[in-house]
Amino acid sequence: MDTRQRILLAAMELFWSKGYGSTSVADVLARSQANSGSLYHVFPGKQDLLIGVLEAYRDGIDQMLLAPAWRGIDDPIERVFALLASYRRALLETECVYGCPIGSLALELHEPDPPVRELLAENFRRWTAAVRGCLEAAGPRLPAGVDLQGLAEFILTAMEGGVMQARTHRDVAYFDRSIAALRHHIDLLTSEAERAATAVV
Amino acid sequence: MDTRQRILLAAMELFWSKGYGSTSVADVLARSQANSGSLYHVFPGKQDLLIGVLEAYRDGIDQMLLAPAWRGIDDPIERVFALLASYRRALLETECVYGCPIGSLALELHEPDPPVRELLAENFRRWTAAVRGCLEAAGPRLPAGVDLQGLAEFILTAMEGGVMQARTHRDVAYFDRSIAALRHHIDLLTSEAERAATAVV
DNA sequence: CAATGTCTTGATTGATCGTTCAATCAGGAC
DNA sequence: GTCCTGATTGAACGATCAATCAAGACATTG
Repeated sequence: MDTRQRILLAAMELFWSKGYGSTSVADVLARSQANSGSLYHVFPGKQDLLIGVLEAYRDGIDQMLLAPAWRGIDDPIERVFALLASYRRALLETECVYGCPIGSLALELHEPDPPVRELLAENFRRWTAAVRGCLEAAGPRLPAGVDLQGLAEFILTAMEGGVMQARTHRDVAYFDRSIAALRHHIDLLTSEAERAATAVV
Repeated sequence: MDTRQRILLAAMELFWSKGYGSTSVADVLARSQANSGSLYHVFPGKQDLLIGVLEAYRDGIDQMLLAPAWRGIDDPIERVFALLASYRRALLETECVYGCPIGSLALELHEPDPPVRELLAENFRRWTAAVRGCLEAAGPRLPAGVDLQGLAEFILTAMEGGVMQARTHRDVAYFDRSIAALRHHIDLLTSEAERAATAVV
């Protein structure tokens, strides 16, 4: 593994666990076993490190996030909840201190430079696009006329809000209740579509 | 206004707009027109400033947040959405850079000291307790057997997730769609309760 | 072998961070 | 008039921050 990769990986882990502002360049150097000169040879500055991390998340969403979450799951709606379950796993494995790295950075950085903000937005866009793909694949199981883009964003909302409360209370039950409410909502939608279908036939 | 209040107010504004880590004690001193000695005479350290701010939010939720949002609104369910509308107002007035101060701090501080974390949790608890009060006041308009606590937490989830996305995209439409989806969910619940009521009668 | 460009080293820089503290001041108690 | 208390002042401290740079190691060429 080359130096750039080592540094990037260390930065991903540290930004995830401590946030951007609380991670010093010295922290990244220590974890990646690099020297400051090497780091600044590859990344012009600390912010470029953040940009590299956000690009890595953006480019790795399929392989790193979706593929493992969807392994063995074909039903499109269950894929949505399988994706949410992977966040639950991260919460469990870290005793509710790690959440969604993008969400944490999005709220930590209040006035980020345009390239950073755009990358945060792009990460959210790709996430909701993947979920929206599931919703479209569900086809007639959802009522016609439902705003699928809005629903996909609402699923992101449910995840981020649930993660936030679970982390704050250090209790995964808050996440679970948020997802349960979302499940209830989607159940109401699917049974509405079902009623509409049988009424026509 | 005494020195402590001036410093506390300055810290509230700065923590809201820049976050905790990015706000230096020097920033607070400049905005509150105080000297460092005065600040450290009243607050033992920077973290005690944060604790003071979180206590102020906790103690001011009724007067500062709920009372203005609910002025002239009696319907308990509309009170929920009036509360959410007050967050929309804050987004609009700041071009989507300011969100929920508690939510931002909750995600910025990854491993806060226990008293800080407990105050963040307490703020969330009081918020959801107020919303839950509305839901209980709605009485039979919601189906029997609905988890009112879970629903109140889900409303916080919808607000925080919507604020997060609106801030990231710098577009209040993301907040609006999140609230629209929540409204849809609650509409489904109320009409379900209605159907159940007429079926019995 | 020599030359050239790329990458690495780690001490060092100046700025900024949170915090300290001796000195000063106003106002009441005795 | 003397003493005490609590609030205020602002210069100064050591630590840490992101970033720099001259020097050397290394690899790739002609």
